[in-house]
Amino acid sequence: MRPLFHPAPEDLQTSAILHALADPNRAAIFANIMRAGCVEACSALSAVGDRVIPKSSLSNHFKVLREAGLIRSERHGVEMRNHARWAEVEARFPGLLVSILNAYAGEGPRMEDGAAERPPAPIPPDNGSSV
Amino acid sequence: MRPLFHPAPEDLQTSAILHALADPNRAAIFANIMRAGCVEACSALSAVGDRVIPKSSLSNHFKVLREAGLIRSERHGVEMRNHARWAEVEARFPGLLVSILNAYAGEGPRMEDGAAERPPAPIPPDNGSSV
DNA sequence: TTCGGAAGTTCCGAACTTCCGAACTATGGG
DNA sequence: CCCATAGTTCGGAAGTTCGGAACTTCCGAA
Repeated sequence: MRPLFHPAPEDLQTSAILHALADPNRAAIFANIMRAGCVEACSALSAVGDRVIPKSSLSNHFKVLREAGLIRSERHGVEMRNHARWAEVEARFPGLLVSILNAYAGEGPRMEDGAAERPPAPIPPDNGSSV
Repeated sequence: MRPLFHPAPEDLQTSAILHALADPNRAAIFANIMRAGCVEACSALSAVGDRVIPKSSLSNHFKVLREAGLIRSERHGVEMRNHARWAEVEARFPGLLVSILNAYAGEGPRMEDGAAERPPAPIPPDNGSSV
């Protein structure tokens, strides 16, 4: 399998980040990873609300998040460990992630009516997800 | 021509806003409207950098921005007057627009290498663009 | 070592979206 | 009325996304 590509912090692009987070499924996945700081296994997130996301779509969602620079994924045995690259993105685009996640959290049960059933996470954890 | 559709403030959706602004051309158009508060004529914005955007594409970009609730368009004679709906969006999603525009402005001459040739507008004008 | 299962990726066709030229529709002026 | 101007709609080509089936990789058990 091709080694995973992660953009350098200075290569982060606003348009890629917005595009990645413009999909409610991906935003929900990312919000989960932010909340947890690190999530093991893509399949841990294979449902948004009550809708099951097929493996291939999930794999693609993770790829989009990864290539936008929002998460860092590393193989750990048979599964994937995904970290939010919160600190790096925040350093380059201050306030961007917080306001986007807040916007989704504050928008009511609309986000594919599933991502708002769990408690909103307005302020992300500041655990050092950088590196 | 069909009367123009504008979503109500409570119908604004984060995903639609992010999708609208994920396109660098549209983001540049929107940044211009924000900077000016109000822009007359779509064709006033028909070039981003040195690239000319065809009329039909422009019309579509304006439609996407309008239907995301980012701008309000009204016919004024033969041309269109476009206002940023800054106050309404800000009221519902505080900080969102500012951090997105800041992200683009701070990203260097990359945004289709044209939108950064003019001075960045980190903080939007607070002229009452609501209504 | 070999088998089997679990986790992800790749492939590829169907469905959807975006782009842009050409034709069309409003609006105002002469 | 006719023309010019400013935008919109149509429609086809090109590109993107979605998801099922098949494939790869890794690990534990026999």
